[in-house]
Amino acid sequence: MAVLTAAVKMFNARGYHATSLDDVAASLGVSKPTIYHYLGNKERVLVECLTFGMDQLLTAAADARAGLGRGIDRLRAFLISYAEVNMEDFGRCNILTANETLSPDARETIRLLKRRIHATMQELVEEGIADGSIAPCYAKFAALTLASALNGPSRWHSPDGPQSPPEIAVALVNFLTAGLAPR
Amino acid sequence: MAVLTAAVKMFNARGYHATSLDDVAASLGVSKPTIYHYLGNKERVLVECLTFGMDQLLTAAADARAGLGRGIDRLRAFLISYAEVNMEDFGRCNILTANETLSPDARETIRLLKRRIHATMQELVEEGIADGSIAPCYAKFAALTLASALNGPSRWHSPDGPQSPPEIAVALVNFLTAGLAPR
DNA sequence: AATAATAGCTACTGACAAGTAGGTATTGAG
DNA sequence: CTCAATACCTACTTGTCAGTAGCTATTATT
Repeated sequence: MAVLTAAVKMFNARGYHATSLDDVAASLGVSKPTIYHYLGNKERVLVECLTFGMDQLLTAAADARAGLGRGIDRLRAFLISYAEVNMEDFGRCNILTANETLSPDARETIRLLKRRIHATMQELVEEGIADGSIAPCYAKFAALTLASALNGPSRWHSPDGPQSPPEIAVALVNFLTAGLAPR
Repeated sequence: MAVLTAAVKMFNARGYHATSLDDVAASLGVSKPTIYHYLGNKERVLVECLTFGMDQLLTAAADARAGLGRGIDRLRAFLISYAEVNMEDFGRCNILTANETLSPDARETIRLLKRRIHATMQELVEEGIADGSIAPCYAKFAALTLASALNGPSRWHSPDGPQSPPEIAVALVNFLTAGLAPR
């Protein structure tokens, strides 16, 4: 839906609260009631954007789970997709939207989706530890830390910068794989 | 100032936009004009909270720069302090406040402070690479990634959880030092 | 041609919260 | 005792949106 792509760009650029649906409507050359006609209320617009982004991550998670290779390889594939999605509009929206923005209901819906992503990441870490391709560690913290690290580019990456999203994603994942200490 | 500690808690819990100064005033048993008397406007309240948090980080940065030891040791000390500050009220506020929240002026002020923190982190990485205590890497990305990873707990850590902030900070920094790959 | 559904509009209402006007009580200095 | 500064109040005004009422075109169906 065109409304969503217009809305998500404005939410990301100016923030949800600073974006009125009048603005979104105007950028599409329609009027606000038209948006209400399709989507009912403002939060719904945001929730659609968020779930669209989460769906991209869930697809990447399913691909990684279904893939072949050692745990570290499947995890890396997922982490790279995760970072890439988070540099696109709908993925960024998930990172930039603070959860107090949402009503309790919507917050819970999104929280469950995020939990599924996190669970996949944690499982992949555990599988890697089990097959020896990942160093033993507390998988829950590891997954949380990896996700946080890969959320960063949503905030600082600019699409006109010198490095492309895939380059950045690979560089970050390499860094996280190797760690700071020399070998 | 008591206003700031009350305000920062509400900003963190409910978000800046969802917190009215009437609410903050009521929680202190005073009236809204009292806050205006001292701080002029709502954004000023937020900016004071943010700069207070940044000052804690700048102090930690100065300590780390002045410290002894190899690059990795000074960096680790800074990262641990950084993570700890970000689990406290004023530090969290810096992480939770999206920058479109601020007016262009205030945004620039805060951006410069953040840049100083980031520059210190990057310098410490470079010094570690130079003295061989840190594996060669692109220091800018490394610093960005470390900071993002250590911003995570601001979002998920709960003060009544089983692990204390220092424990979490050390665990995350250990993980980032070692990386995923086995040695 | 008549009906109904779809998609869109203009012009409102209502709530909420930022910020202000203009006052009062208390304290300290001369 | 007076003046002025400080700290605080109640009661506004004002702007901005979210959301709604109720109208009008434009298809699609029978």
